[in-house]
Amino acid sequence: MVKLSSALEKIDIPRKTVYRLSLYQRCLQKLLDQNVETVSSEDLAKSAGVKPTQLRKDLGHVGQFGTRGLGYSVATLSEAISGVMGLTVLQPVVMVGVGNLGSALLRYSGFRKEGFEIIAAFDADPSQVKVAPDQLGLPVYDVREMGRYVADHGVRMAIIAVPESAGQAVADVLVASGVQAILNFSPAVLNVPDEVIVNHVDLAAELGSLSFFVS
Amino acid sequence: MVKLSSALEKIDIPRKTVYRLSLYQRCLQKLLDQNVETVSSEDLAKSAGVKPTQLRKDLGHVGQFGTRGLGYSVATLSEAISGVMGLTVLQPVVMVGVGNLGSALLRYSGFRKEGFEIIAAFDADPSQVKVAPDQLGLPVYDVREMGRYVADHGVRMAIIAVPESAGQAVADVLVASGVQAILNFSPAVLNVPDEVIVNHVDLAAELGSLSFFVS
DNA sequence: TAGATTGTTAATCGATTAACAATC
DNA sequence: TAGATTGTTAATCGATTAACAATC
Repeated sequence: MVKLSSALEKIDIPRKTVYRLSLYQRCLQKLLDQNVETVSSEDLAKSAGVKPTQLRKDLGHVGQFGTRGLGYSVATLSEAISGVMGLTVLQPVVMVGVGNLGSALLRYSGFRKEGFEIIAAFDADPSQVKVAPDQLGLPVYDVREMGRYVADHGVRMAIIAVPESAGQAVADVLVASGVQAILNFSPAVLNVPDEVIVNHVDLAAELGSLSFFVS
Repeated sequence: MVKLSSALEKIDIPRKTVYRLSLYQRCLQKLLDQNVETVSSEDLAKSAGVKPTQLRKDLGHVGQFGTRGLGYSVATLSEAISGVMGLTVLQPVVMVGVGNLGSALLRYSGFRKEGFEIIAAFDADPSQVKVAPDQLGLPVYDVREMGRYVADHGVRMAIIAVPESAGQAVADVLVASGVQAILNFSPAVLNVPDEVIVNHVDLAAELGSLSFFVS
């Protein structure tokens, strides 16, 4: 019997566990493609780069999906994680900032594979965007239209790839228009209400901190 | 009196502290540009997006730089952090993979500002690279030349932006050639010796994990 | 049944925060 | 001296790991 935490009851799962769940999900997808039917916590953990005991603890936050002595059904576990993560429906996302990084991310196929569709992009100066619209495969609007667009389309997730100076203002508009989760590639520290989640990917700091460990 | 841990004695600082030190360093740089001479832990912490008490704890791992009642000298603290982080010399870095993401990162100015210089790029098929060499400002070599180049030039840091299938093989060559720290943008989980440090930026997982928090 | 592997509790480890004495 | 702010210890919190009973 599979026990699933009800979608209605507010489940709180540690942020790090949530992050790893999406790693597990990707590994399971690969196993599905290879027609593997069953996997043990040991094997799945290894392919995700974690300890088996951590994997089992993580899954414990979500429910019970395994069979003792056998392991996990790849299909069942994958569906369960997708369900909890809200990955069962294609999630619309907007991209803000279409410079170097923004346009590279627009062409990155990994997001779509994960179940996301970037439906529109915004820039402070769309006429300056160097990549042809048909190359990007979506329209680039003036950032002044962003608030309305996001509200009208019920968009709840956004990716920010603007210069530091513009980060906070962009975030303010997104939040005011209903965005609940932001992936922030700008160096700006974003101040948002508690109920809004920000994942900050600080490229310069990631590289900078590596320097400590060399030589 | 400023006390600095000797460069010879092996200091071990938690990885998260090291990461935040590079945030502080960037904030201090901005203060320097504004000719601010002194800053309190409260103000510096706020601009880095952490609690003052955490900032002071982090600095405590490195030495004593403040003046009670007054705060920190921006110049002194900045130099101290640069010293500990090894940011006083321009650090040469190689980029592996010049696709969408790789070429965007090559044009990203944030790395250079932080004290890094990307001195060469490698790709499995340099003839396929879409961006003109003079636009990138550096040569793109065949990946088969990577090992020799890295060893010859004493390169100790690398950025990996290749497809998942190539990630591990690339890492193996880098490590064998003397690379000690890797910033990995490929989805691959890299197996490297303990003395090599990997920062993994998993774009799809960052976005994927946000999905849990919406609606 | 015997072997394998989960689910979960307890123990450990590390990181964050609060509090405050030291001291400019 | 009085006010401010650091440096550091102790308390709290959360996350990881080990261990093992439950059970297929």
